[in-house]
Amino acid sequence: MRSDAKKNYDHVLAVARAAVTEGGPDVSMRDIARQAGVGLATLLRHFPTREALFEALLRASLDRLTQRADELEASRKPDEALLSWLSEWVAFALGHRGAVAMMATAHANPDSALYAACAAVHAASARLLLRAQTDGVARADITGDDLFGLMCGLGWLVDLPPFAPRADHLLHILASAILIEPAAGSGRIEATRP
Amino acid sequence: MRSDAKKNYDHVLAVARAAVTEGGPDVSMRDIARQAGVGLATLLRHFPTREALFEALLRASLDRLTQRADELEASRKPDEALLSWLSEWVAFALGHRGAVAMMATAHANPDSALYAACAAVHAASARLLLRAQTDGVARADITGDDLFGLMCGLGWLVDLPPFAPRADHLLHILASAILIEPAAGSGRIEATRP
DNA sequence: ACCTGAACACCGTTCAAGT
DNA sequence: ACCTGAACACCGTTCAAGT
Repeated sequence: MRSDAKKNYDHVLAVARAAVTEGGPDVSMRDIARQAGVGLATLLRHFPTREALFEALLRASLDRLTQRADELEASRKPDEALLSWLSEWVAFALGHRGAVAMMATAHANPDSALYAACAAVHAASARLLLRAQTDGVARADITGDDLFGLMCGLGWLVDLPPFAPRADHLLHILASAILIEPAAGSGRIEATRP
Repeated sequence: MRSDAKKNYDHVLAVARAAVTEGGPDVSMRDIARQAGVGLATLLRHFPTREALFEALLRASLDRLTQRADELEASRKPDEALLSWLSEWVAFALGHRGAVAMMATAHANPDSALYAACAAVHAASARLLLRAQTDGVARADITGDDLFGLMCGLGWLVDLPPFAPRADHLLHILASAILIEPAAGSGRIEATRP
């Protein structure tokens, strides 16, 4: 990319971020182009779809998020790590309106610009889940897909203003479905032997 | 309403149902009007918004759904009733693409045509939840709003094709967060006495 | 009463033409 | 290489004019 184009790109992206923050995830591409003082066709050449634009807007946050999964895995007990991971996810959802809904639809579509990011979040979730399951502190009958789905459902929900205040509580309710309460079998009794 | 207008209304509604089933919840109102052989302005006079159209399309199903809550309350044990209610809700979500998402946004907006329907589902949910809580088989720290929210999150999720096949399993995972497992305290031991 | 065509202000897509 | 205006086919809203 030429340096003047790069500068243009950065400017457009900054304006887009402000426009999305201000007007919500459905601001028209035309509006963004207008606010950036650039032709609509130019905006669409940089970001052919809304998803491509969001991918660029979310990249840094998503990188930080998935990196956080590594840190949690290295520094925390399996159950604590998984719980904190869910908490980080909810914080991400609350901080980026519309992002979760977009990711939920993108995760099954390899052509989406957000596909790779979804796969990374999915993989991180599955890894933390498997670790907790191996340790016996998470339900064994939940798959990585299930967890990713539940995370999307929760993230989408708390994205709705009426439910945002209950985000933390709803997160703990969901966590209680995934994590096995220590009270139930802390003595490591084999559950169902015939 | 004049009888010819009534006939027109019914015809438009039938065509709209087919169009939504065929083309998804975002079919253009123009398309529906075209398929019904009626002016766009006429369609919009009957249904000023997409929500008004959906309210008419969903009314029978929603009535059946909330009525089902009464039946469950009368015929089943509190925990079974609540679990079955969640199951009915998921079936509703799977049967009416886009409905849950619309209801989730409508439930906090008294001006929405779907507001009353949302309130009815919310009330039914809260009633079944309270009954289960009183009986000690549901977590006490969940509110009716929480339950309605979780139901919306789950309903929205299973509306996405990749997650639909796991609907029943996801439902049971969520239920395990709400219902108290009999194994944990079937002997009615007071949980935390200092 | 009930319906409608048409004008309106929008949207994202596409491409030939400019620098 | 990079940008752009303009044409295009769409959308929902609105209203004066028809039966």
